[in-house]
Amino acid sequence: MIFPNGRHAGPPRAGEPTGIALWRQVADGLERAIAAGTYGVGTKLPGEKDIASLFGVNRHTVRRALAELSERGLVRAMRGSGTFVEAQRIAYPIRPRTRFSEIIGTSGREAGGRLIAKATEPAQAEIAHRLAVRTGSTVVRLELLRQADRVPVCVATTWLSAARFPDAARVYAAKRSITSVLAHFGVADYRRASTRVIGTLAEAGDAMRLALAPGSPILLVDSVDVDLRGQPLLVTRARFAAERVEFVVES
Amino acid sequence: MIFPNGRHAGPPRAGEPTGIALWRQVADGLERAIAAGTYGVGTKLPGEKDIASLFGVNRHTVRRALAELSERGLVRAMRGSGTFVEAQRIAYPIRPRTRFSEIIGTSGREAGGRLIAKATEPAQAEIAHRLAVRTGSTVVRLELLRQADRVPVCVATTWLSAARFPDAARVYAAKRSITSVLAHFGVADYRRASTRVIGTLAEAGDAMRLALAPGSPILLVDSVDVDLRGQPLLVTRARFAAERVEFVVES
DNA sequence: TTTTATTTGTCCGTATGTATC
DNA sequence: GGATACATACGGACAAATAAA
Repeated sequence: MIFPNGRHAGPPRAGEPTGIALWRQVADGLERAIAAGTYGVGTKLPGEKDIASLFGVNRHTVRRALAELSERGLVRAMRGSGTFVEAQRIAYPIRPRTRFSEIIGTSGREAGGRLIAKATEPAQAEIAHRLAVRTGSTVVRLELLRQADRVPVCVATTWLSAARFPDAARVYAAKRSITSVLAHFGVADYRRASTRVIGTLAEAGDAMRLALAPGSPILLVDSVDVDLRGQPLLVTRARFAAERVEFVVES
Repeated sequence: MIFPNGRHAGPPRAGEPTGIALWRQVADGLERAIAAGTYGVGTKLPGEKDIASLFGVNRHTVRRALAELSERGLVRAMRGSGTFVEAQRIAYPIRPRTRFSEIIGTSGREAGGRLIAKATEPAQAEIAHRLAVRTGSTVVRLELLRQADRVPVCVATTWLSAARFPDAARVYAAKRSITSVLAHFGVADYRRASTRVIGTLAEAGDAMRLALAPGSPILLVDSVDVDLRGQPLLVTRARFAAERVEFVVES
């Protein structure tokens, strides 16, 4: 049956038959609109039926398009509430020179950090092994909350040898940068030796500090930084809010 | 006050005062037992009160130890049921030579794969850009379910240029390996150019295919593989079951 | 289907040693 | 020294989920 406007109920138009699936065209259109700033971060997209009439397609087509964008993390649909534009993830390159402040800074954001705990303790077997010190020897543990533009990005637990870096906690409190702490103890440069990434769900404490809903996914990153002779300096276990970062490895 | 057994309510013993927290000693003990195979993968640990009497400590101390192991992913506690030993994550190195079958094989597992969908379609803008072809030009899309020891590890969507690799789907169905498909078209070798990892929650379809509970975290990996001259060959979007892999980057 | 026992999760409390200000 | 906060350790009680009878 032909409708008054000349269209029939069957397959769609969307301008011309380009050979590209309609829902893809809708998804691309929405993506461009988001990229162009028509819909800002955190704002609500128009309702599905509004988008449908905007593009002249069926609501199911819009749903398929939104599902695509949702899977790619661009938007998040909340039942009964609407579909919202997600914040863009911070691109976090993993390479020999991996410094939180530098990475956040080059992404055009302001890096921040807060020391939420510090301790001097005997090294547990696994930490000691990765730090290349004897099990039970004294290490300094720093618990940091790191932020980009005041938004918490990760909670990181860092261990250093207390013999090589005595008072590291106090120095960090003053300098507010791991790199500065190492420099203070005469380490001019260092590099990332290994990085291990696993995905899991946030613990209650981390979720709270990262301002995440319970059950939110996190990226748990275990890393070892070494000096230029290959001697381990730092062992870190960081919990990143998964929705706020993307790790990038270039070969 | 001193109890009949000579202990008082205050600080602990656990053999001797080693200076290491009791709960840590319990955690280490359990970890060693798991590593030694006393408790195999998937089996249930003794109940908390049993472990407590085994180590001669309070149940709360055991709970603190189990929380540590749980946070590290070694065990998973299920209320009303017990605490179970988790399967070790497959170490998945990300480097220039990144081949699924090779990685699974060297981990001592048997790699498997199943083609769950194939299509020939015009390239979407983003895919085209990464594949260095014109938007709208024809590409082959392969949807693969990849397994290690019959356990699903990831669902991967791979795009190839249809001009360069015509009939890629049919060839894959016969060879059952991406590397073989490329070899069939004269590509002797290729390497991983870039890898992007984000963490999110599984979509319903992926969760089902990966045999994951709804709401399980996944690692979404976007990658580009290029030939030795740097020409893009494959663009892949893979969804890994987060609980089954750990990505490793060595510098 | 209902009941019962088991097991983990979450509170309450008490007490002690240590680090910090 | 004193005051305070915190981590550790223990004891008990009950809730909630699960599994078996």
